[in-house]
Amino acid sequence: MSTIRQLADSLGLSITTVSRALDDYTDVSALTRARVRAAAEASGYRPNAAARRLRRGLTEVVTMVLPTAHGRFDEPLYIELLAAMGPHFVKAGYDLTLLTAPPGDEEIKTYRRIVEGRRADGIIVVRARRDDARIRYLLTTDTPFVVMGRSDVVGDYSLLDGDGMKAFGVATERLLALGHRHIVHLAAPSAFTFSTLRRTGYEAAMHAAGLQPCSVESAAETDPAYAVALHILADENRPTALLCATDRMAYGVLRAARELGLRVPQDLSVMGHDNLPASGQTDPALTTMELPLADTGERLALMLLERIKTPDAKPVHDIREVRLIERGSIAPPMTL
Amino acid sequence: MSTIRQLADSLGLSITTVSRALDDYTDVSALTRARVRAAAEASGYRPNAAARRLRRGLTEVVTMVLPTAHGRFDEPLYIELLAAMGPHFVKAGYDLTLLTAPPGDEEIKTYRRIVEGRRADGIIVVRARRDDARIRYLLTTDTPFVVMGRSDVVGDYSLLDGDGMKAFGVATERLLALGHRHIVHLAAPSAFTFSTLRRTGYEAAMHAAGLQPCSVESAAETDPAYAVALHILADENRPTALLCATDRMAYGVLRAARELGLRVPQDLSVMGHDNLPASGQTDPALTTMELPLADTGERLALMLLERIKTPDAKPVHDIREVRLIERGSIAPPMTL
DNA sequence: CTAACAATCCAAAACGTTTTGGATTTTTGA
DNA sequence: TCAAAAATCCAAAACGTTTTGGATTGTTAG
Repeated sequence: MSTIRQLADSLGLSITTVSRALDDYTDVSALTRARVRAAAEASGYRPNAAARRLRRGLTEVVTMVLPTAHGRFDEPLYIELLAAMGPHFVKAGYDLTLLTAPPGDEEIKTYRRIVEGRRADGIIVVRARRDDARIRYLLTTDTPFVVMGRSDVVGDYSLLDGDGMKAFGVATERLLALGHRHIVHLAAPSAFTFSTLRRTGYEAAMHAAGLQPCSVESAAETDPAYAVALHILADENRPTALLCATDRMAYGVLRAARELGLRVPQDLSVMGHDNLPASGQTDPALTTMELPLADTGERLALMLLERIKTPDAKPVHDIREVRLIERGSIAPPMTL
Repeated sequence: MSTIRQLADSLGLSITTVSRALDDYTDVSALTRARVRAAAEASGYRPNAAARRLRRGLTEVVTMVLPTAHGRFDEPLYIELLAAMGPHFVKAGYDLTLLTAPPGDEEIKTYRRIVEGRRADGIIVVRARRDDARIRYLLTTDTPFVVMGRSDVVGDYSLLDGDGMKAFGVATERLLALGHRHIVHLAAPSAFTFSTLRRTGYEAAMHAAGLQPCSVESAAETDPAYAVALHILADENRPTALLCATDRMAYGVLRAARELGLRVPQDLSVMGHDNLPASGQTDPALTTMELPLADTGERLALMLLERIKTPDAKPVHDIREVRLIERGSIAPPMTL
């Protein structure tokens, strides 16, 4: 509740001097600075955030908008991401405000409110889409932002994403090394950028091995993947390994295999991507790939802060290595 | 970038009138109000948040601090909670700022910063602890807050929690109804309030059935629970059902059972609590209990808004029903 | 016709900072 | 010793709103 004026009065100083003492200006004597510091500490003085923001013309706020479809947001990963970003924003003196908006009109309105109302110094866009209206809008403004994931929208902006193409190449090679020859890729809808990249990685590796790639598309959820997997696995000439674009899809495959009496990994190797918390608990535990979230959050936060500090610097594209997490769901194919 | 002054000038009105027109005061004519509205809309005018907050003396911000141990926060549930609260805060004109702090000194400092710097109109405290320094501190201030979970700290504050006692009573009865007689409860450390409540519910139900309850304590994580479960299940006279305080502990039990060659649910029934995303993917899928998060988030948000609006109203204690989610991990005990 | 009242508008103060542009005192250099 | 320079301080302006306390005009009642 204390103001800088009360503090100044109690010290017999002007508010100018108190302000400058607390802000490490050189035109206040060491003695005075010490006195002010001590008094501020003792009285628990904190500058009123609204006042300083108004005067300084900045918000000390960064914003992230959760794209919540029908009020839900079933993405356990993001809480870790937020937790990892938190300390960096705190250290830099920024508050992170978290908003929610369903994709669509409402979403863009939310972004407009942030930008036009000057409610944030920077924005984090997550779950990039191929044709992303958020990115298109932000490019027309001068609000600094960073994107997690890749989009087809062209323009100068910083982004961070896992190297899905390389990861799926490596994953395919791993399966090949185990002796698999008939490997099918269960792909996510090509509307997602990540889907195309992962698929490309898989197909390139197959070609390099002189094998014919085979990608089957399905919605990126457990149930649709389950249905598609039932089909694939019921076939006479079924594959010995199924490389899934996401863990959720892999869960569907595991269920389908169980139902058809196929043993994993003896009869079928399964791999996913994301390393969801659930993937350590499936039976057998799922082999998967992971973009380490702690690092990612940290990097994303630093990228945004950098963007805010020097908006004219060249945006960076950080494509990060994805880690292969090998668990029990893959093995050499049984020789029949 | 537009200010109210520019808008006023462009209309040939005073800023007073513009401000009051936009705020539905009665002392501005309908015609003027319409003109102002239209011009504001057209120019995309948004009041500067910092200025209005300074003048009004409120922040239009509510805060939640994630208790992150060693920089991580492995609690997938909270993202859903946040997603559920979001729309209600947006509707009421509040921004939600999300901070992180490791439990301990740093945590209390963070709360002081919020309170003393007047950085939020209200606070959400999650993961209440039995002796909770955050609650003790907040009670000494006049900052409105609501607590998720229960604590031993006494005082007038609003809280929301699942009725763990009742839920574990019901769960125990369900196992009894299936025919189990030798049911062991794997309890979380008694430092957590929820642990004591769940244990009480279990023990009461056992007593009511004329059976001797048996609770074994373990850290509320997978690995410790695994170790304890190995012990319990290796015993000659092992239980036919293990009721776990949390899903994570149940995962440990499932692993231990698998390793000992015990089939679930034929040889051992297992139950957990939380309904983590992973619990639908275990084999067999875990029977568990859930505090519906969408409802909870909504309720929590409304409780806080209420608390902000009328701080003198009597605080409410909302103990919510927990839903039993029956999956494949429980069955009648095999008659040996 | 006038006093009272209603309707509509506005100038200026206030919110609590930071920053500008000196003012005053002390020290230094020649 | 005196002018210049350095050190230290401060009054006042500014940030963009909202709100207070009228001022002005038009309308109504007697």
